[in-house]
Amino acid sequence: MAMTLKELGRLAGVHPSTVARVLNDDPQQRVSEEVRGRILALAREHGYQPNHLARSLRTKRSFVIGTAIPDIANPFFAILFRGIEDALAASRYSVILANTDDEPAREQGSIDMLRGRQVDGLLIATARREDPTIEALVATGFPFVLVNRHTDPIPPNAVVPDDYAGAVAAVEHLIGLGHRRIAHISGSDEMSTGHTRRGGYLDTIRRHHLPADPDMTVRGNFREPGGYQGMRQLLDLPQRPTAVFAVNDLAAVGAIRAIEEAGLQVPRDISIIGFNDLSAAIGAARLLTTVRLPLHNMGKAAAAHLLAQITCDTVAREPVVIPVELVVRQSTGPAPA
Amino acid sequence: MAMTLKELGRLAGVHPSTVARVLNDDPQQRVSEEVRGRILALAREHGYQPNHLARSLRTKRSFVIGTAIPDIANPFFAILFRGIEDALAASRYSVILANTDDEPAREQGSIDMLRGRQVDGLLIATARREDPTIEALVATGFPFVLVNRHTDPIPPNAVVPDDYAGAVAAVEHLIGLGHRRIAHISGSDEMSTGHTRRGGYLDTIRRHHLPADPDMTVRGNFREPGGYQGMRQLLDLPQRPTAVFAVNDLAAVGAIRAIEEAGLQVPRDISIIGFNDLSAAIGAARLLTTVRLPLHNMGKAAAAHLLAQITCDTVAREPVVIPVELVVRQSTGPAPA
DNA sequence: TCAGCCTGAACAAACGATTGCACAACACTG
DNA sequence: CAGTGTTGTGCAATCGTTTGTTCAGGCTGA
Repeated sequence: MAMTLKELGRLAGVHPSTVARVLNDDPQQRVSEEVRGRILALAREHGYQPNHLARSLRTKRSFVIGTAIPDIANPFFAILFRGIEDALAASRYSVILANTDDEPAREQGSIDMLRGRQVDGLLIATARREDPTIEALVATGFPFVLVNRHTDPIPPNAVVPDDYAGAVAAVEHLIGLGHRRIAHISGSDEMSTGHTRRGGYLDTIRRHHLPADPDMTVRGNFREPGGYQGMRQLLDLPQRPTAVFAVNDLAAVGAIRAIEEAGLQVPRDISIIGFNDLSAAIGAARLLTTVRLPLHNMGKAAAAHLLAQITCDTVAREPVVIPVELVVRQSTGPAPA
Repeated sequence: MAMTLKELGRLAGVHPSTVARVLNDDPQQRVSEEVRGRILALAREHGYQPNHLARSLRTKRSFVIGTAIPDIANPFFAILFRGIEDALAASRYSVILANTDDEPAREQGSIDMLRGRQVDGLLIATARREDPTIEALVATGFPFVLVNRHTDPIPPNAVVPDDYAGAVAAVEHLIGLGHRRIAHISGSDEMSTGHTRRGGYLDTIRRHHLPADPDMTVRGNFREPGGYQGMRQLLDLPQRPTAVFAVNDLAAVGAIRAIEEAGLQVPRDISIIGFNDLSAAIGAARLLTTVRLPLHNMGKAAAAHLLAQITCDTVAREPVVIPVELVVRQSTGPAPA
């Protein structure tokens, strides 16, 4: 059924290696025009497709990249992944995806599985700030790039958002609107995104000499219910905030739900700002003021960073930090009098 | 760096084939406990990972499935894909994904690429009712399963929603609420989902002897802007509908936006029903009455259907139709007087 | 004329794992 | 003790490509 080089050689009356040289346009060695024509015609006629497995085995390059992602059903990662796939496909790479659901054991398992499949490199979106799996991977010298989240301290092979600048911009936006009691619904401190955004929030609060009440930071989990719960806590405070910086859009949407359930209005009573700008993907975020992260581009950049490492056999010199941008919409407004 | 069978054999002082037999628990041939122990220890010590490429080349089974999907950034396909990946991973298969953006040329290209990579089968979510690419694929006898959309007439190797029953249920729900002028914002007639849902709509309208005005069906495109535009057309009609069945949730969300922009209210002035139930993924659909399609399950079922075909080397006997279920929420209500 | 040099193509050895077969050593059985 | 199994292991071919080397002929130029 499947046509092979050997079979093609038999039909053309030449040695398989000659066929290989024709089909690969081998620059070293030349083949007569006559034979070349004959082979090309036969290959076309039989719809010859080279066997990538055999080729990869021989050349030790599979042109496959492995990607570990918490959950492709999460629009954030779906868009990121789309960027990755676009960039890789343009370089004739394919990608194998593994979902880890943020469980470290599955992260380790996925990486082992992908390496067994002889991928040329790994794109990892599951890193924690302390991550034994990734430490072990570093030790092997295998090419990989961390995307979105990084281990601490940030390594050169990382492509991440400018979380700090984004958090600062978000909080300063709120301060500029006259808010003084500004709360933060954080993500997890185990992840660089959550940790760095919280750091940016705290630093900015302090720099502006605003009250840095520990109650003003509540812990969420990057997801909608976390934002909802967090906001409930904040609303229960004796003196509630007039503005909230949520670690991401999903948490912001949850917070808004809690606020509206409490009979309050956004932004009249409380201003909310998110992070990422998933307004295109999650309709509820359509009017959300947020910090836009070009997610698709971040995916492309991560893929490019990895390919550079693989094809130039060079080690990344420094991390790529993706700039972010404040997008003011309707969920933030002046502080109530 | 990478440990091989041969190297392991050298270290253990045995032939590589013996190592293979130990590591594969070869049932045919037996190995002494002593040698077995020595090999297992060495393999563990060196973290031996078999080279899947070599194995696949030899065994002609790659344990990789190829998946062609229009756009993984679309939550519909992301959830579907997650179901696929879950089912395949459980059977130790990996999956390579290709995005086609619904362009036939890329569909063909993706399938060729995936077959070149020697995938064991294909999961195709990009089928059109008339699809030369798929016709050609059928001719090769290569194992594949169509998911979500099918070619006409529906082949046995398809796993699709019960579009017809869903459409009937949606329209009958509206009729039960007293609506008589019921419109439809359709998808594309080139896709089985769009075509079948429209068919169910029309049949139900006729069966209940309601006015089957051609103006009452407008063409959308499965996406939010299509729903918006379609609804605008319907609102411009001399006699506008009191209820609309949208081909999917995204179109329904767009329709609601158009209605609200026109200063009307859902469901007081116009009832809207969608299809799929992406309420978990797209917040704007939280209160939408819709027809629930268990997307994650459909993905799992499709993967299972394909694996059955591959491992039993049997041809599918008949298509799998995934049942759907009406979910009444707040976007539908009694017909205005 | 012949050493030397192209040209075009064949040869063969990988890559790493799998697997049918061969075979030595040993243990039974009658 | 000859004949017949077992048992444990080695051997070698194979999957489909790639690629360094070899080699036969034909051509050049002194």
